[in-house]
Amino acid sequence: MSAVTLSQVAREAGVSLATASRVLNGSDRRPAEHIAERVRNAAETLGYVANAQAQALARSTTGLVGLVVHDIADPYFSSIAKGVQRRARADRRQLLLAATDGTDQLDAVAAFAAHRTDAIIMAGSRRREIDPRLLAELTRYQKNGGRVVTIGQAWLEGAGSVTIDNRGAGAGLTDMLIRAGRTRFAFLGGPEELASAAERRAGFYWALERAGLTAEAELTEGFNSQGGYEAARGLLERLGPDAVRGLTVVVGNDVMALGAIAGFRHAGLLVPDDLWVAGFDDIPNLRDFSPGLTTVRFPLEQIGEAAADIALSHDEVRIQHVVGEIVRRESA
Amino acid sequence: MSAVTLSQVAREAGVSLATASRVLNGSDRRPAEHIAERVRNAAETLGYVANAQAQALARSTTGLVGLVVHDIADPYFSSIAKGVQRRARADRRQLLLAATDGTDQLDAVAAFAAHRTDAIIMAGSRRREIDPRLLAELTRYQKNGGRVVTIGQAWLEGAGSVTIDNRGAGAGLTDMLIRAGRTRFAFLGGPEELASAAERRAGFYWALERAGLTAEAELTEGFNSQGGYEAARGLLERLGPDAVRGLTVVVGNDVMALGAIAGFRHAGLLVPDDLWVAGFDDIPNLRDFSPGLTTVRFPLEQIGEAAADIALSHDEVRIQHVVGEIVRRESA
DNA sequence: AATTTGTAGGAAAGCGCTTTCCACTCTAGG
DNA sequence: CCTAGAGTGGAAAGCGCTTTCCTACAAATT
Repeated sequence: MSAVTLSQVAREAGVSLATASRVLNGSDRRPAEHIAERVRNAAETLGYVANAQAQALARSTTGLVGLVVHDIADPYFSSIAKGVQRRARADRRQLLLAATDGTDQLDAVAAFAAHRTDAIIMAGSRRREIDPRLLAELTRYQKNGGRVVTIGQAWLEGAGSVTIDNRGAGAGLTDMLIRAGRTRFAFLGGPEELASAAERRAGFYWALERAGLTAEAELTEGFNSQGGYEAARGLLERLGPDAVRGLTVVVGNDVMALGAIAGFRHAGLLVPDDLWVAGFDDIPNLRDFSPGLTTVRFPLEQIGEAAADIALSHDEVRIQHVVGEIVRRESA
Repeated sequence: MSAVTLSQVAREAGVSLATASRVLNGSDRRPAEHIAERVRNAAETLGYVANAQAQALARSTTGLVGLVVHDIADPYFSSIAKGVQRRARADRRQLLLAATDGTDQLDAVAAFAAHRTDAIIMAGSRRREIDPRLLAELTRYQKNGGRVVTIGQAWLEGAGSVTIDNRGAGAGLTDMLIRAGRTRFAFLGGPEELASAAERRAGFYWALERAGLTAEAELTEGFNSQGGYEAARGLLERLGPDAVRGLTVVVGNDVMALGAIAGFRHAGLLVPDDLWVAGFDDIPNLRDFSPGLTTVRFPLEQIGEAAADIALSHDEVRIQHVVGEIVRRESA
């Protein structure tokens, strides 16, 4: 990547580097109009494109925002990413994206730190026990003036956060189902290391217990469509089709719930006729599904925007709490 | 963002800047082991994190790859993004993401050029008539040594490309449906400015014509779920429910097709009992849908990977062609 | 007319690295 | 024993900008 430099522009315009910089790349000092125009013309003719790397070095700020997600193809994360992106663009920031599959968050954060992103947004639900090296890396990053925002839980000291009321959602959803007269429950969840998975599950059990009920089964699989499918098949295998009939199955998230419904369907069980299923998140593509999935809505894009907003604001670090809203559809 | 610098590390280790650089940031010259270790220890103690901006400036290469999409929350694009990301990470490149809503691709490209990304991948289907300023910007970018890869069609001179056989897919799918005995067709498409939308439509008509058939209706709406829904309602309004019954509706892409099916369902028409519907892409969340959507599969993640591969390879610019594979499910 | 202000553009230092030379030591060959 | 050659670490010149001073000059003040 070679390109026209600012000093070439300055020479062409017959002015100094300083003046050219002031004209082209924003400064509180505005050179006289007839000079400014000469510079602008020169830049135009030569096809000048400012070098953001050099600017970053000189200004010691990059205008970059880093976003760490598990899986960008998962609608949960891509919706958040959309929100983050929108907010970032409003501030003319660029988005550095890392999809980690949950494993190498550390690498991603290190790379972002190296690129001196102004902020890092961690959207992946944290694992139950956070990798101490991750923690150290992020802490160092913060010490150097970087801002970090976590989505889901506020698990990092000094970081901003958009916290999601997973426990309340689990409890609220379950409660609603109980009040709807359901008594026989099962839970299909994601890996316990994922805090969000664990919290939704905890809320589920809390509501059940309060009502004096117990779950007839619980299965844990991957937090994705495939996992939901397998969990459904596993449930059928464990309890048998007859016991599954009449059950209300709460599933850790929508993607998984959709997979589960498919699993039940392939086994000949229909939702909601044979059993009820409910999920979490209200991912955008839900509206096309039939049966409509009963779920707890979290405004994903807005959550992304809020996270970016905290990341980019110059005020104190904020923590914003998001409570889900139960959306009742046909599936339950 | 302030942080420990290389010269601090060098001083701490009692060596020169040059040596410290050679030890820490990869060079063909490897200083003696006992020196190297001193440097590594110093870096460790001080918590050194290389400044990628400064490295980029000195090396005149950034290790950044830019990806431009319309809408990152659309499974089509997020799947591609996933592939690109995976390939980029394998090369330890970072991904700069821009979601443009199709409007300000120019801004995105300019920003990428400013950040001196090593390559730019344009995943948004190009508009029918390309903005000449976009063309100019990309051409300049290429002239400066940047590599660009387009996904969909090869619409830029000198750029690599992963071309998608949209026309063939449209024709092949329609052909298959005709051979299945269907005779009454309609087309629900996306905006004609989108090349992929236009090409799929062209393929559809070509196959129809060859069979001596004509379409009973065609509607154009947004290339998303909402658009599909509205197109379906529009079709019903235009032809009336009775005429829609027995129709085979080919829809511009899966997302839109899903929306259309929902639209028909809300009007009391069931797929495939009342009418058939088919789409394009085979987006990942399709497997959970019922009825299973008949579609033309394009391996989205692989397309993303291939694009990144072309972008990062040092060989000549490649153009890779992808042909869809018809996937027949219940919906048609 | 003499002085102070205010404003303009320019010189140059510096941001944190990489890399080219350069001076030097050590080994091997004559 | 001397010298060419191979390899080492270090000095310093950039990479392309921003920004702090500095100087020059015009306008405003007495």
